[in-house]
Amino acid sequence: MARDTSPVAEERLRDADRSQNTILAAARDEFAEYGLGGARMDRIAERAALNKRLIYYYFEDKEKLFQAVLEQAYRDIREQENKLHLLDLAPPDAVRRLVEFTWNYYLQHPEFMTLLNSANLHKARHLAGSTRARELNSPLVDTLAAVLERGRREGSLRGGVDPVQLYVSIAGLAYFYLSNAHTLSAIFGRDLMTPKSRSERLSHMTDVILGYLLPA
Amino acid sequence: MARDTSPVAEERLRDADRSQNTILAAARDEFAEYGLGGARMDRIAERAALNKRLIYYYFEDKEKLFQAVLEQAYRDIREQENKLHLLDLAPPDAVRRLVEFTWNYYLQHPEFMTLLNSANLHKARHLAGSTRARELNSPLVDTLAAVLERGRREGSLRGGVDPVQLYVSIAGLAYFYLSNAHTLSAIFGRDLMTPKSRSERLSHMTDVILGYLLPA
Amino acid sequence: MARDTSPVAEERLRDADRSQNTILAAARDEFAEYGLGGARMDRIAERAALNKRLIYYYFEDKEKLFQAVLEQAYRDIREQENKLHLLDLAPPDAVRRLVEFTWNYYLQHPEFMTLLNSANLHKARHLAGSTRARELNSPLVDTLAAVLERGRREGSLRGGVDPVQLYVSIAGLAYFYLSNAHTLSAIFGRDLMTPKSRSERLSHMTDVILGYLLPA
Amino acid sequence: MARDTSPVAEERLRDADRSQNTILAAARDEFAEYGLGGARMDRIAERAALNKRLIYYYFEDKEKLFQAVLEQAYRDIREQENKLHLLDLAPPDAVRRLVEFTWNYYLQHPEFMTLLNSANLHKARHLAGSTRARELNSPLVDTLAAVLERGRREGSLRGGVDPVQLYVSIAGLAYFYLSNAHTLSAIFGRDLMTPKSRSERLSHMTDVILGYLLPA
DNA sequence: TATGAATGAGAATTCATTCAT
DNA sequence: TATGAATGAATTCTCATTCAT
Repeated sequence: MARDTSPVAEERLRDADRSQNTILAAARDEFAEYGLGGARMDRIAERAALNKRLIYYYFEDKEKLFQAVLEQAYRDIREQENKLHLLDLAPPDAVRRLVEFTWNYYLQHPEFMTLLNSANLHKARHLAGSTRARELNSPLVDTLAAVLERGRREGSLRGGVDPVQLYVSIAGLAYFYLSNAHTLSAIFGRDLMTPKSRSERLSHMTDVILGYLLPA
Repeated sequence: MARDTSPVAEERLRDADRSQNTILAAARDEFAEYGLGGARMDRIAERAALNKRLIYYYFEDKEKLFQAVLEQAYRDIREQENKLHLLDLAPPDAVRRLVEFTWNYYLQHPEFMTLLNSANLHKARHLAGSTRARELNSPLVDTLAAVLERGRREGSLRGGVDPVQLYVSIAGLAYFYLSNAHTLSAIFGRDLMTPKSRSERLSHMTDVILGYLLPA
Repeated sequence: MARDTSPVAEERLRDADRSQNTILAAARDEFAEYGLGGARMDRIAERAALNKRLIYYYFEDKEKLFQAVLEQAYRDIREQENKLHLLDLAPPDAVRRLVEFTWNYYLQHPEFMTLLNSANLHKARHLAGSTRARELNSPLVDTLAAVLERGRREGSLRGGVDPVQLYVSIAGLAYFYLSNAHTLSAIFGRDLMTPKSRSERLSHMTDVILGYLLPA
Repeated sequence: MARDTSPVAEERLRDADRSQNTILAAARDEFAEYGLGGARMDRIAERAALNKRLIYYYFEDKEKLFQAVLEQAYRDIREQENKLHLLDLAPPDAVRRLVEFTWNYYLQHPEFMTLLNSANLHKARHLAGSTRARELNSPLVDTLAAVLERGRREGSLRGGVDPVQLYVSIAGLAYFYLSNAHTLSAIFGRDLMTPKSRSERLSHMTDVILGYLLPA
């Protein structure tokens, strides 16, 4: 049957889309707050102010909904990364911008970390089923590779650095601190989430990465 | 009731201890595999080959059992850390040893990362109720502080480094890679857990930390 | 509204008829496969490649749809029975033809048996509501009565046989074997649906009925 | 762990057994009344006056419960069949007794027919998983074979009769009438379940089978 | 100390049916 | 006539927890 594109049909389509997006956002918040296991379909429906049945209508089951949320999360971060234009900057500045971006993204999107945790608890099988996940990442690693190569040629950055390793390291420096802020605050007996603490962490991270990358 | 110290009673006590430890180990494995939300009391009893009711007898409920597991995990890692004797080494070597230890500990105790994730998902309230958690950490940070201070004095390490930040950074470099190995492998399209990959990661981590710490 | 008989309206009517028949056929298959309780309105719509709402438009609800399917099934078998022309044959041949027809009809219309089962599970209330059901049967029983009477008079068939009982017996001999073929095959450890088995069954059935009916 | 056989433990075991049997009986009635698809776990628990959870504790899920009910039904009928002692009778009398027994058993155990219908609707997969089903049947068919053989030798019964076919025929004559009594009563416009009707049916069945089997 | 039986509160999922257009 | 979106009421099944001994 041909897709009806009359104005009326379009509005219905838009409603359908809107509903799906509402569900997706509600699910993202719920999964972020409680993890995959702790999330409740009832609460997601409530958050979305939509009938629970509709979730199943659009997303089949909890697992598939989680996968959809995860894919959306990746799409979101990739979209932001694509706005960085790292190649417009001098290599050391590009790295600094990437560190800052990573830190700020995690800070503003704590749900991303929780989703990642849940996904890994389940051995990333939600990505395995998703063909899009891989494509979504490569751009930044490629860009980073170009930045590193240019820095090496110019002498502004040390050579022999694997962009994947570097990317993982930058992420790890931010992620561990933020993801485990509660535990670490308890253990070290100091609140790691005060503005001052957070600013210090960003400085430290930048120091570590650039301390490593800048030539002696 | 006065504590009975007859041989028979003692043996019974030893049985009790053994049961508790069996439960704790079973629970640790279960929580590690499924997270706090996904863990099943039934399965824990099955893993322990003990009656479910006994778990409640010793640990009251699932939350308290998780807390007990968490505390045990901290005790275990602290015990290992205490064997490091970082002060016997030259500061750069002490740092290198700490990096290696951290990496290997996470590698051999993947359950530690999962437990940490669960704890943080629940905002570390399992630590808040535990008086022992804080004490359990300080030793290493204090030791690291001493190492850094000595390195600064000797000129073998840069000055102005916060030992807490450094500790968190070392942990983060290992943790993010290992905890998210599944997702990252999927995203980058390469298996990050082959022996070669793992060895490269440890080299990279050491390079980053020492590249940052060694004076220019 | 007066019945519109313009060509356009007629075509629409034919469409409507076609849709109803499509739904009826889809529903028959679904009910046959899963029974009344197990049938799914969704699947019926899918089988019919028509919108689910349309089913309700034409048939009101699931129960009424089932009743419609049942009535159609009776109409179908009666239509076939009416082609038998049993009165054109010698009484023993007429009986033999009826046995063969019954066997073949059930064999070719297994859905008829499942529908009958469902109907009886629900105490035939779907027939109670149907005024047409009774009329639909009588012809054959009347014919059979005539055949028996003529056979008795001619001496070719034993007398004193109730045509209803005979009709039920012929049906029962075929029905039980075919309807329970799965269970019986499992129980007796031999496949009752091979061509050979089926042919043997028809012979046996004929032997039983004619062995009973033919005068000593 | 060794099975505790102290009186106390035995009582507990007996309680467990009693609960299972109560559930089984409740489930049998429910499945008989509504079929597998229409049966409700809630209602079964209510009928058994036991907690719904307990059904799952003992029988895992609805399907397995149905299978257990089915096996029990077979055990029950086989137990009765074993009391027939057909070999103590003259062959024609043995056959007559079998016809009467079959008729009366179905009459008194209408649930057996409904269970059989459900099982066949699901293509007997509940039997496929049951190793015991086949064994449970053979005795009677073997006995019937012996009866037929003796009758042939004595000249009291015709030869060349397959005992499986005969067994199926006897069952079919009773089953179709009783299982479809509602529909048939509606169709023929006469109540087939009055005492008189039932008695006539048994006579007819016996006439058919013996009319077929007795030598000319 | 140890255990099998039992339970109530929920949780995911299903289903027939209706709405709005 | 036809349809995609939406819903409320079940329904199966799960889970931490308690009982009784």
